Amino acid sequence: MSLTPARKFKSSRQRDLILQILRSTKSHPSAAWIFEEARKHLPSISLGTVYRNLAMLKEEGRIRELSVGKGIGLFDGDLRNHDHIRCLVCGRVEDVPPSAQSFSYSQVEGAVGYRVHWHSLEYFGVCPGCETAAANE
Amino acid sequence: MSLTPARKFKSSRQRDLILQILRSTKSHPSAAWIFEEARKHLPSISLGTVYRNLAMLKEEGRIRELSVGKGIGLFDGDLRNHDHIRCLVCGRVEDVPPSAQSFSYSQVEGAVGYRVHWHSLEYFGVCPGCETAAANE
DNA sequence: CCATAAATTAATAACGATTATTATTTTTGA
DNA sequence: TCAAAAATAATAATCGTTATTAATTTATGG
Repeated sequence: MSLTPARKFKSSRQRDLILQILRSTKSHPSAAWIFEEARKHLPSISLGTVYRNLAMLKEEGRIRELSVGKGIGLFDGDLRNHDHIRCLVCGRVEDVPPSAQSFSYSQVEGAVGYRVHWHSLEYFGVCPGCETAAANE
Repeated sequence: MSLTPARKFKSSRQRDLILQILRSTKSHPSAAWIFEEARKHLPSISLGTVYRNLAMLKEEGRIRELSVGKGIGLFDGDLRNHDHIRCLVCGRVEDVPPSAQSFSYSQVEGAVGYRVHWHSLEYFGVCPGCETAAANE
């Protein structure tokens, strides 16, 4: 998954906390949200530290960053194979069970000449709450 | 594809030019690149105008914005169904013929309760050029 | 256990992409 | 042709993220 050889990081209280926060939510939080959560336990933590540690955790493969949409970065502590869906109205992101179909990387490799490492499948739609809200307008 | 009723836009030389530029390239350019191209024909055009018109064209469904990665916005004048692959080394984005498999929206709708409008499938890998460069290190 | 070197931190400045503002110009249609 | 509405260029402002730096924390080897 990583293209560069693994670096070894010195552990820190801050990084442990960030990982714990990410693992304890089913949501897909932004750096800002994680920062707010982290301050509750470590009031002196700074936002830059959150960003830096998220990048490190990602590099280690202990978390993932969503590739949904082009907006702000969202992170995911769940490493199990799954897809995502984003609500076009409120922006909420939720997990989708992985599609049953197998993606033929070799077929794509044949078509475009790239070596394929992974893929990302995302759905866009309207969540139940926003659907209801739209109906009651 | 759009959730709000269609707005009617007043036409403009600038918007026509931007659409023409997007349709005449197979690449997936950024607003900044389109801006540079546009100045060649309309030296007084401003970057804000490019951004605004890209948003309008997108709203009209005449262009698409890629959902690949979280970085800068990339646009696509090709409305035909296709997927994308991004090079993890150089960032280049290329078209991939659409996967043969049919995605079961109703299955996803059943699983998460959303109404699904569309999906996006992206591959990540290493392009031939970067693969060769890595081999010669 | 202590000393040293190296990595990490908090604070904050800087950055880059995008959006908002506003006075002026262009387009539309009666 | 004329007035109203929308689009433009120029530029300021915003926002998410990254870079800088002096101080602190962590790893380790004696």
